[in-house]
Amino acid sequence: MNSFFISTPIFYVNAKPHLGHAYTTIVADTMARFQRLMGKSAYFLTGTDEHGDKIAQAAQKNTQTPQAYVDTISHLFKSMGSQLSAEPNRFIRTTDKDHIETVQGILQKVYDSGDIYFGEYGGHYCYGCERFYTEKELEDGKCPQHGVEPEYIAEKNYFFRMSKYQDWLAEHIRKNPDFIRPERYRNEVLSLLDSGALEDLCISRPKSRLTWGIELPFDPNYVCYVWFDALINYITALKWPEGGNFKKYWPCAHHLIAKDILKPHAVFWPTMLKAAGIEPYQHLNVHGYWLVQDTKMSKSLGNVVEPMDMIAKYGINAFRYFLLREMSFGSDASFSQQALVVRLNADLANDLGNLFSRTLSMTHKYFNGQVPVPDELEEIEDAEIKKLGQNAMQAYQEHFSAFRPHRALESLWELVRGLNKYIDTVAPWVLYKEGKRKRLATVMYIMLENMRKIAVHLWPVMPGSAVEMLKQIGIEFEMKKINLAKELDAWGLLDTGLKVAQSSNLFPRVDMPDIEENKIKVGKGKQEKNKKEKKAEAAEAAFAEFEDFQKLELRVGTVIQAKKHPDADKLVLLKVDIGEEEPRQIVAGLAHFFKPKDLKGRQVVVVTNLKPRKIRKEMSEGMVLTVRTADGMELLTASGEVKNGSRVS
RNA sequence: GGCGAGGUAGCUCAGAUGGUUAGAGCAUGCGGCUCAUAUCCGCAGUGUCGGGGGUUCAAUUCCCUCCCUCGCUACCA
Repeated sequence: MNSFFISTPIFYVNAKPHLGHAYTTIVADTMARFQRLMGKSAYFLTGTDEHGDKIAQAAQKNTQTPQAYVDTISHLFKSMGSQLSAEPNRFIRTTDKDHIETVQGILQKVYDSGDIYFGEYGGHYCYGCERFYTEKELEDGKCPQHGVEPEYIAEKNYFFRMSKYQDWLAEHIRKNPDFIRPERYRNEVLSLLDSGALEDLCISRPKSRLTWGIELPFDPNYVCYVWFDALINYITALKWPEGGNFKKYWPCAHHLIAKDILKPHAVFWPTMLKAAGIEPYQHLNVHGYWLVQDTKMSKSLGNVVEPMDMIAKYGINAFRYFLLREMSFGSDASFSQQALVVRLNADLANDLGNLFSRTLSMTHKYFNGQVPVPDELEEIEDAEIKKLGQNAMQAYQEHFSAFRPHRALESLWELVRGLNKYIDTVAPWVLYKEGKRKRLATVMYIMLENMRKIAVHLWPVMPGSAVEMLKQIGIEFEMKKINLAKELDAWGLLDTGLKVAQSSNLFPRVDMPDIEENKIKVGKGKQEKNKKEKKAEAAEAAFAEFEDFQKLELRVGTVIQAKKHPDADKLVLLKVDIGEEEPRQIVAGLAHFFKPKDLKGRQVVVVTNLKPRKIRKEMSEGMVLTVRTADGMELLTASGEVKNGSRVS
């Protein structure tokens, strides 16, 4: 397979770019560059996702038209890319004409094949927000934006028959162990599928509610749901169905995402492709979050890391290196300027930068600044360093191919350190004093040739630094001339006689940011305190105030009807008379312990002012108090018969 | 409640299909070199490999159980 397609998600333009976007973009760019150096043709796609409710709202808030609003934010993302030295083949926008056409093409195709149907959809709809909320999104049963209780409304919509592909997808994931990686995310998706909970996907929004979207080709009264629209960007860019790039790149596609959008990419997207008669992508690569002081970045905590500030302060090359080296791909990692400075000083300045500095300096001292002509590599340490280099480069390439950039860099640094050790072992300054010129020439050539190898390997990670490194050993970077795969066995690609730089200061050391350090120290102290405080608070919270207790309304009632929940084996449906005109319906998880007929007629204690809630499609207007025992369950009741509705106090 | 991931040196992490002294980097201490960005190299460590139990000649690695963290999820309410 000689083609490689890599995508970032298209970023949702409801907020400006942050560190997470920067990381994803850098990983994707690095992978594309790496594959190109491996001799493949690579296509790197990124862009912005611009439709949907949230965008329309954000625009309104800004008193802008949606188009003007998305133009502004999209531009921020695009310019972030160039500041990150990311060079995508295309920056796609879901408002691009060809994308709209492609989405409509897919919709029509799936519609024609019968996998889109018209049905009814009910949900909690907030008129203020003009959108549906899931129960989870609601706060105290109210819209988090407006604090208003949403109305339960039902409306007609189009649905994608996603559930139909549940088994196919599960099987596909099982058959292809690295379809989703790292493995933990694969497991997550499998458990989701195995739970059998995959429902059909509502893919339309009526224009009466939302117009900011792509119109359905088969019904002008509706626009397309934003995810269904967005995911298709990956094939729009390749000119599905007939484009040459689609044929060239499609089956070998890698998607790169952060863990928060696993479900759309691991479930919606493959099933959409399947329904449209398109082969699934090859890999979904999932990375974690950047944390700051062990918590998620958020504006309210004021711990948001601005990527542009970091670039201004430390340079894009060090920034890219740090992000790729520090985060164990797939896991969360924590970002701090301390950690960045440690990496910058230790790995880049001391190990790598100093390696260049000392070698170039010696080349000047001993050989007038020219790459000397080597003799045979006859000494044992020559063979050792060569072998070390081969192993390091091979591991580097393998790790990169498997999306483990942190491991790749770790491996390459074995060569960097190995070379520093090699110098100390062979001590060119001694050879010089002893007048062993031939040996000295060989040693210096070994150093310079290995430094060339390191530089070309680092180009995907630090393009600017790599070009500079090569320049310092007299080479102009030309991508066509480099093939990493061939570097493993090749030796002597560095021309002799090249003029090298007199000195080198690739990565100047940086002082540990004092203020920041103190802040972090204070922060850490605070955090520890916070933990203690939290514990104390928790202990305190264990005491409920009397007012808290008073908030609960506990009443005694009699079960006048009990039956099993028709659609759940753990639940029973009760009608309980608590002295009100109508008995309350209560759903309770009692089925494993009580038969309905045993419940009928019993007096129970009920929490009567709990917020009513739907459980398994049945309304529950209270909670029956019970006691779990070792092998069963007992109902709470009064010690003698009391009038229904009596309050417990 | 269920499922999954994780709990390994002060810190960040690697690793072992069970087997001689459990690893790397950073930080710490000591020594060496002088070509170099006060850099580099060597040596030294420290770890009951989350707790308890079991299988085994042998477990940190397998099994059981418990605790903690994180994620997903539910017929918790």
